[in-house]
Amino acid sequence: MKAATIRDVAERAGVSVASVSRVLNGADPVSDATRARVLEATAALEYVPHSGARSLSTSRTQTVGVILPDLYGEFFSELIRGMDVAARVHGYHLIVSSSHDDADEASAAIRSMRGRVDGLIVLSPHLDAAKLTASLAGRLPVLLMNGGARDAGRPSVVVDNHGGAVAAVEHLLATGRRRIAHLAGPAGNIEAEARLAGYLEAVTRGGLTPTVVEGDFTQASGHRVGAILARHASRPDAVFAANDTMAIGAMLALQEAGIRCPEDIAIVGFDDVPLAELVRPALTTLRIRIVDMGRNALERLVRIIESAGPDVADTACEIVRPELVVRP
Amino acid sequence: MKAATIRDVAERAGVSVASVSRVLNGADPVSDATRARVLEATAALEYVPHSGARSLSTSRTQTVGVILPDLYGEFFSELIRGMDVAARVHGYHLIVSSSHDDADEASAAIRSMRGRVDGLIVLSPHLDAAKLTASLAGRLPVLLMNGGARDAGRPSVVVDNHGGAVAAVEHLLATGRRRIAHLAGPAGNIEAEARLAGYLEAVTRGGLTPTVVEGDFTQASGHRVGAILARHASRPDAVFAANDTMAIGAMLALQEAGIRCPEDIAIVGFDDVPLAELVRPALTTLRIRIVDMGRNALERLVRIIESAGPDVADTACEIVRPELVVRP
DNA sequence: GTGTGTCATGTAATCGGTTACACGGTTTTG
DNA sequence: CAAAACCGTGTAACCGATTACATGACACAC
Repeated sequence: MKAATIRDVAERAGVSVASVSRVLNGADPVSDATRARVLEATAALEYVPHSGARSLSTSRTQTVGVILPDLYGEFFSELIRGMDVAARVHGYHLIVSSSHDDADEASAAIRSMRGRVDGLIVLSPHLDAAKLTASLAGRLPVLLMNGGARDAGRPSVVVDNHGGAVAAVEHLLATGRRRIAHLAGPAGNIEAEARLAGYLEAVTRGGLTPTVVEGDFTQASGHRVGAILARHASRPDAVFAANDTMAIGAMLALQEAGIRCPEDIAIVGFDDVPLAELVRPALTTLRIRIVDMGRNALERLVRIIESAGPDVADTACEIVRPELVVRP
Repeated sequence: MKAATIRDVAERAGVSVASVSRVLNGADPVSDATRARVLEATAALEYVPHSGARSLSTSRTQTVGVILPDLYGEFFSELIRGMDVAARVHGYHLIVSSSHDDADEASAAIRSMRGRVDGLIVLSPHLDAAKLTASLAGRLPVLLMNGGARDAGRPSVVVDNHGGAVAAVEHLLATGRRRIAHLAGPAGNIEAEARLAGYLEAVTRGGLTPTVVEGDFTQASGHRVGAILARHASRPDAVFAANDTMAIGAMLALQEAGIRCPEDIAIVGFDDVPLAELVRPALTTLRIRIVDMGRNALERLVRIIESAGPDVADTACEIVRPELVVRP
């Protein structure tokens, strides 16, 4: 038995396909008797509209794509969670595609989604605006969240990484720390670089000499660097890590080496992932309300999609300012 | 300017739509000259096939849906990562839908995906097989991963939760522990219940009295229970937690209370999430190769989809046996 | 020269929805 | 009482791909 089509439903209900469509989509007026017959037939035949056919005639897919660099760590899964909830509320589906380490892979992913989504949310901290625009061509609504998108002329949501980093360093300075090291994210990552720049600026302004060690945003790299710092000749008295995941890795390594946190070394992270408040000592960090950010991003994209047309030319760059959370 | 269609490409290349389709889909023979002209036109017009139209004529969407109970913690994000990688390799897209706490929500999610995916992977540890099958009706290929699916007559992948729990307890017994408590998962969760049953069986067989405290799989609940155990009159000398996330929460709470792990209390988790080997002391746990499991599940579903038809009636229940990893 | 086969290509039917427009019937209005 | 407005419903065109079948060109064999 093949799947039921709208014509099968119409036949069983003794009405035309137009009426079936009207009942199922709500808009136009239908008599109660017709509605009841159609609903009965729909249920009896277990009819489900063919999304391809619908998308063909409405030129809408009710789907948005999300392009992620990766899915490691809690940050991205929290973000997707926020988007997923919002998507369901607005009647959209979410297609995710992750593990795009470089710009080429991300471009390929974007191309493969064109034609099957109504809009895209792109997080690709490696992708520069030019390259991106090239792979996007066409009028597919796109919301950028890749930190370097501030002036791409497209709607975007970016975190104030620079300001957050400055706040982190200033907090450490205010609590009397004088040898503040930075556990940086990977070179080439736009967000990591903004956090580094903020660190450098604040440290220099404070009259201190910067010390930078590079990590790659993973917990393992934080752990590695923590172990090195523990044995370091002139050990720092504070570490500002470019994200929580590395901060926690470093903290664990330092504690293993017998160094006390925060007495010997204070640590500050970035993101406020759920784990941050559960480790001991609880991690001081810059809070980004990740789930909210995901939800907002999706809702904004949906607004752009549904406003259909550049009449509401939304090209603003929304800046999310992280909030310093001092723990414990 | 509206998006280019296959007719626009055909016109620009001076060929028929059939030739364009043939060039783009590879199968049939085409002359080199035609191929070159079509490719030129495709590039010039930035043509992307309309997925809805294609899916209408091929009755394929090249998409699989994944229904998840939730997205908290590392387990599910790792699983999706594995599926995502495999999906890309096989030319499929992944639609995810999470946060389905109860059976009704999950059923609704399944219904909303019917018609827009070629197959489904359902992880829903609350859903009993009967209810599930009812909402699935129709011949949509479905792969179950909900722990209780062992005899649903549908293809499934389940973890040997019972066997894993027995192995955990036996390990603790072998290292001389005698008061072994179980930090259980939420009631009603099939996987949690299987782990509990395994614990009870092994403890009883070892001649000990069971102690069970209920958590809900979150780190916070593990932390809460850990704090209680620390103050407990007859404190256990070992805890087997139903997942790593709770195990780590409990360990942190115990350590805060000055209790040493593993000297005072040994802890064993379940899942082997990435964090498990990074906490101190590193967590002894039952390893499930989560990414591999996700990849395998997706590949198996794709095989079922592409075998098109019940000629290769795959209704086997693949059992994943977790492996005890003793750390440090 | 006719028949047969191969090959590249074009024509047109088809997939399953949505919706503009037409139509007949009832109610309101002048 | 005719005209206008309105309402529920049906008919059929349309969205953009794929693909079965038809076509025409050419080569080769008899």
